Amino acid sequence: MESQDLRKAGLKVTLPRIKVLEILESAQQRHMSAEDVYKALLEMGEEIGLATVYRVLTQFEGAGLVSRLSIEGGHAVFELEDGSHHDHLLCVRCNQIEEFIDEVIEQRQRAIAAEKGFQMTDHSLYIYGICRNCQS
Amino acid sequence: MESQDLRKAGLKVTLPRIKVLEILESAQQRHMSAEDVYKALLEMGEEIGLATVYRVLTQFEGAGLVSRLSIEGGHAVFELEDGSHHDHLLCVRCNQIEEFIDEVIEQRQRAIAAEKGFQMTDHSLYIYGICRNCQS
DNA sequence: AATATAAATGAAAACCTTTCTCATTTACAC
DNA sequence: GTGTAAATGAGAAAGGTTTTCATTTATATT
Ligand SMILES: [Mn+2]
Ligand SMILES: [Mn+2]
Ligand SMILES: [Zn+2]
Ligand SMILES: [Zn+2]
Repeated sequence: MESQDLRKAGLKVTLPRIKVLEILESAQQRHMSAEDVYKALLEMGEEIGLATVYRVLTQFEGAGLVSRLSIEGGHAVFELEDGSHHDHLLCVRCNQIEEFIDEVIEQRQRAIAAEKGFQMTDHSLYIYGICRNCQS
Repeated sequence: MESQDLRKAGLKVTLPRIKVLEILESAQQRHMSAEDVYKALLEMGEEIGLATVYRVLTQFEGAGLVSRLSIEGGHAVFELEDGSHHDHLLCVRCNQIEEFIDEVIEQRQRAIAAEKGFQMTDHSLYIYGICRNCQS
């Protein structure tokens, strides 16, 4: 039940928050922009403002319910947080997004930050390319 | 001579292009936003419009003279292209940028793209953190 | 050196995603 | 049920970047 997730996250249980969570949980695409979520809500018959969608997604991010990807050039993309850190491959033709985890890379990043005297707070890695389907 | 670089890149030799190239070559900071370049031009006494700075930087990118970093949340940053690919560490406090190259990461990225059937066209890796100076 | 012409420029408007403002509505503790 | 703080919707605003369009400039040609 979404209400429980919201309460657990310290957020008041409101219709926009329930519906946005529903969308994220049931959507065919795991990675969605605020606009995507907004459109899905409209199709669902829910008249929730885009500003509210942004607000809710940002709150969800703060509460650890979703994470935000900052993709090159474009808009932000959100996905349900499942606790497992991973990075992304993006198809530049069809915008499909795939996920991967690579411990070697994770470890090298930590080593590089340490080497340079940086206290690492975050990192972002995107591999851009043409997915199998889109290779003519 | 900047004129030669421009001609070689197939660009007409104009004052804005020469001056922007001069700025990039002589600036104390290797990574500059369009706004940074614009301000440097003003200090130099050159009244070149911000729109032109953006246009010129984008053309330079197309010509392979500069590369563009798309940093999280903020504005784009440009740097002279020197042929050597590298990635970046960014201080979230002072915005200082450091560079690094890691062949292990590069190779893992290629392997992951291959594994997923992606024809890799590009990749971007940013490590965010607090630099040595900024650690209280 | 003067001319023609396509390209480049400056200023301002437009763009696009995201955030903010503020009046109104809602959730929830009492 | 009531009261109050929090959340919402609509639209304005923000901020970086791009576009538009009239004017200027670089360069090929005479
Ligand atoms: Mn993901
Ligand atoms: Mn660099
Ligand atoms: Zn594809
Ligand atoms: Zn710093």
